[in-house]
Amino acid sequence: MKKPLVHENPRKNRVIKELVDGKRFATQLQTLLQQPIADHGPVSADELLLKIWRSFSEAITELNTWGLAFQIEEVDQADSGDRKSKDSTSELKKKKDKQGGKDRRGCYKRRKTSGSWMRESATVEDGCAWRKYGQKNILNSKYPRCYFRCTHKYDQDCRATKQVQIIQENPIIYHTTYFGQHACNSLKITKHEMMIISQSNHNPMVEMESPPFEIKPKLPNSDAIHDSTVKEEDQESNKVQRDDVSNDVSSTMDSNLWQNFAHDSIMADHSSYFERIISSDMEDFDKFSDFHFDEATENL
DNA sequence: GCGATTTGACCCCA
DNA sequence: TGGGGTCAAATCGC
Repeated sequence: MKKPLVHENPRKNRVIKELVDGKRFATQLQTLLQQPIADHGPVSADELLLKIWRSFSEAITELNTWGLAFQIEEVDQADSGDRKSKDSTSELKKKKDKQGGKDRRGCYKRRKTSGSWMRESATVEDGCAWRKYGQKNILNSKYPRCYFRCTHKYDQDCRATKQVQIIQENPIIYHTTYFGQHACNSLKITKHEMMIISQSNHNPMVEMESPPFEIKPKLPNSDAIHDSTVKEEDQESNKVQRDDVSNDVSSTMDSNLWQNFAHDSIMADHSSYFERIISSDMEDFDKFSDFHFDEATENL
């Protein structure tokens, strides 16, 4: 089977470019670190690290989007047969409702871990508008897992979802797993905010931020126990944050989360954080097993 | 009234 | 077979 030329796919070119850039920045960083600090030029190690982060995250995001496109294509093909599938759009939802009275709840294809990426931080806030659609107690886990989908799932056919679970208390750490790529415009972050993020010295692992939702253990009469005052305050404060972010629509970050990753990682543990994300995303490379980087980079 | 959250039901798949 | 992901009716809050 004839291998397609690299130049035929702009998305592939973009991935290659980001990876090549990342490699170049990593080489620069290596050179920089081998020199005495006094000999360091105008570019700092932190800046280079941020650039490396950006390049790899952009590449990962691109691959995720790409992988999702493959998945959608596969599902579409499956739908042409008698395979059951979920419908995301309201149009299809209405169509589904007309098909007999049988309850279709729980009728879905279990997602694969590939195409996902993880984040561990003291905050669950990521600038996106999420809507909680479920919560489950997980076996051998002290805390329940919360399920979120993008608020714009139906109006903009955005398939991004995330799962949030507390993995540690004191300090509280949320483990967030993201699935799919935002197809909506829910994330708005300004360049100014980016500068603040990248230049910030405060540690998010120390700064405790109230979540925009409440992870509560499933207890009998939990409604009676529930402190609504606290929740409302949390919701209000988070509403303000979201409003602040969404007020400026001049700069839309479509391929987004790298800022959060870079921010958290620089403030926390660089290498382990990178490994965590890469370990989940490397599975995507299986889809591109026929991809030859040496051959591709020669064509750049 | 509308959007968000809660929670039991449902079913896929490891 | 049962854990886990999603749906959707009921409920809540503004």
